Amino acid sequence: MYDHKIIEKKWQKIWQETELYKTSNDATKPKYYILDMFPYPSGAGLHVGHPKGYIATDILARLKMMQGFNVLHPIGWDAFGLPAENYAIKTKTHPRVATEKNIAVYKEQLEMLGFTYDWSREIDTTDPAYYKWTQWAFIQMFKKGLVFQSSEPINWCPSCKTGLSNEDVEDGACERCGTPVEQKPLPQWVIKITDYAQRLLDDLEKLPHWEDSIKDMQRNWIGRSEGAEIDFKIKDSDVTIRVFTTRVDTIFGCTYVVLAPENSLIEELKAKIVNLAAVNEYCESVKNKTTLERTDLNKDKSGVLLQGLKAINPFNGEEADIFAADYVLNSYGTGAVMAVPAHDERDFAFAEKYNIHVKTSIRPENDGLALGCFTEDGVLVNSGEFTGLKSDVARQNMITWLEKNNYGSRKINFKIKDWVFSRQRYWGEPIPLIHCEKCGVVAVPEDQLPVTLPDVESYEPTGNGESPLAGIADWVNTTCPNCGGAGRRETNTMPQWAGSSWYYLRYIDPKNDSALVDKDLEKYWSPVDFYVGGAEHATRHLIYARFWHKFLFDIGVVSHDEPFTRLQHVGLIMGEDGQKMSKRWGNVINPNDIVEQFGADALRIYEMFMGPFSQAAAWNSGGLSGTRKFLDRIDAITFSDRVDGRALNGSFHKTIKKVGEDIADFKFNTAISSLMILINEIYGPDNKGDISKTNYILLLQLLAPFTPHLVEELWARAGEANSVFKSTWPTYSQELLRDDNISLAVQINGKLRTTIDLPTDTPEDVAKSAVLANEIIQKWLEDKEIVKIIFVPNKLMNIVIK
RNA sequence: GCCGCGAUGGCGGAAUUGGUAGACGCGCCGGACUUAAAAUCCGGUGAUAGCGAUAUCUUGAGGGUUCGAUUCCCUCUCGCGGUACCA
Repeated sequence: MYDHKIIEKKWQKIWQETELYKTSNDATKPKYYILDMFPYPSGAGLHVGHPKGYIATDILARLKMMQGFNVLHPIGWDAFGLPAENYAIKTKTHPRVATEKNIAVYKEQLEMLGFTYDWSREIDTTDPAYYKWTQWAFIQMFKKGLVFQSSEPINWCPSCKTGLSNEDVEDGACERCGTPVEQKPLPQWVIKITDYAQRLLDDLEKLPHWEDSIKDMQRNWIGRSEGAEIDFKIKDSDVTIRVFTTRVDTIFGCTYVVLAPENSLIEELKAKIVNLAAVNEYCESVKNKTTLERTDLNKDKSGVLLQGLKAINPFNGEEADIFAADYVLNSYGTGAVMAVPAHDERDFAFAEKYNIHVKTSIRPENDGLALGCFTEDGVLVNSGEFTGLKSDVARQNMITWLEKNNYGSRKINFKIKDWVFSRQRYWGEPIPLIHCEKCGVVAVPEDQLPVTLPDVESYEPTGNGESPLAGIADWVNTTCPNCGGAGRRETNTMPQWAGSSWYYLRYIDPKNDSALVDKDLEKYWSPVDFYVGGAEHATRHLIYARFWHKFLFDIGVVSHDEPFTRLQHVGLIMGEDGQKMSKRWGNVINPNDIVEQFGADALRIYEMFMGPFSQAAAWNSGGLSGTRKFLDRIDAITFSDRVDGRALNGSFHKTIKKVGEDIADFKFNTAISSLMILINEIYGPDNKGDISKTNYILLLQLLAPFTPHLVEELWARAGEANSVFKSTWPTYSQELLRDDNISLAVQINGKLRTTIDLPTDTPEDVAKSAVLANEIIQKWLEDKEIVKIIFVPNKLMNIVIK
């Protein structure tokens, strides 16, 4: 039993003193940039699940260092956000104070695990020297016309008292606190991420080393759909209703048209609406529903007929009723749809309730008319000149017809919405804009950045749509940089995602005060080679960061249009009870306790051995004692001037190959398993725990990425002067990978009957006579006819008999 | 509903991508050491039958392709993640 407490502290101190992990910008070496998603330092500290990804990247970083790469493996803090602010409200302390305290705790916990972080590159999104460049990037977007002001209704969390982006809403509720969101009209700043929707979608193709599941999530979130916009004229009026549909081919089955209750056309048409009072009442009632109530699929569809109005189908001139109904969303497409109950389930349900005519215009391709609602592609019927065409052909022809007759055009829509970028909260980056009565909205000049967050008396959100900053007169009132007249600062702050959208660039050049990142350094280090983090960021952080990066690429700040070459997601570590670790369940395990009892190396090995890296796994203290036993067995191995046998040398070289490949593939569980097999062999009857010095050195190198503290100690005891991480990762010899003998599996009709030991590469005819001479096989062949024999060299022989 | 992933011993999981299923670890059983226990070491451990060699069955269920399927194809069940009146 080695004393992990002494060894681990000792080596952490030496690493720090010798600056072993300080990353130089030495461009003569090939670079390798390994990135962890940086943590939000919360008051609770780290639990045992948090470091899983950091351990993995640390192992990879150590391997790459030993393989001669210049490795960048930095860490920092994503420290703006609600928890620190809510804590500030409760305790009347500045969020800065709480944040600094939390960072100190996190830092200590991370250092305890012996990571290769270069702390001289540490960043903090709440540091004015950092958010100066978050603001700078925002201003560039503003100047390029990517930022606009809107007062459209947005998602509003009544508990956090702030507006939210679409990405911040989960199941109709605030992602942070779970309160159902409301729709509230609010002046706000919005970034036109939709301008980049097509590129964000297309460029996923350039990312072969991203997991497919995450790319698919992004595709769904971006939600591209191809269709057409079509104008329905309103009878006896100049007004037209423009609808969006992906199914023009069904338009001869359109029997009514629906407007979203918020659609401004209703206001425009009110003079002609006979039952205006009822319509107004319906639209008001919808406004008061939460998103959750509105989007509940199980609820009955509701709506109201706009009496006195008829829409005219441009294809056949038929008149259709017009409804306002909340199953149509104002925020997608044109906020109006043509309803085809025969071929759309939602329209069908609505038509049934309101007794609307169902008119079939599509039949299944190989069948007669379908009953009820048929939503697939088929062949057009009752469709005038288009009757008989298949759906896909019809769509093309009908769009051409629309364009020729000026009734509409081809149109592509995206589900992704523009990024609502203002928050009515305190603890975020101030939006660097100034409102001037004469000049309108003016960007703060770049030489005046950062616009620092002022101290306030009360952090409490006002709830009236204004940020707490609005109350600080001497901060708000300023001069217009354009005309020198009176100006007012924008008082909203940026969302938590702002600072994390580009932080990986800052690690490259963390202290630069004159640029976001130095061009040459960016060229050397970018893009990130390997990015590891939670899958929950697939559609938030990773979309925002890709967008932000593409923008920086467009304005020449970065040299690649995608930031992350390879992405790997971490599987959660659950509590011993299988539940997510949480104070609520009382199943949280603190890494400090584990490090105290078993050591950081044991924790590192255990978390990597638990199972496949990207898969969730439950904590198990039994497994932990097993990995510690493994370390003690390593510690007890001795070396002498003996000469190891060919078998053991072969095992070593197989393990060199396996461990190197598995780390690169993030298959740590099998890498560790192969190391355990090697250790078992070292303790086997041939070696009894004593090996040659050459192999002992090899063994330590193979283990070094996983258990750096113990290995450094053994390495020094073996007489090596420099750190093991200054040594070169071993290469394997093809010659030694080859076994002298193999065991040939012998099957009868595909079933294993025996195995025969043969020299490697025994030719088929020799193997055949050996197999046929075998007693067991002869028994099986008695009175049987051999139909054929299949031979796989060095693997198996299958005899097919009748 | 749609998209994606998964299901292998008592448990976590492995299987070179169609070639000896169950590596490695945990747990359990037996033994050694010990006055005793812990630790450590040695042996065993998918199920059924048999003293045994061995045989039969076995990778969520059912079918198919193949000399051979955990792996490929079809149908289904369950679980996890994402997303959703997106027209």
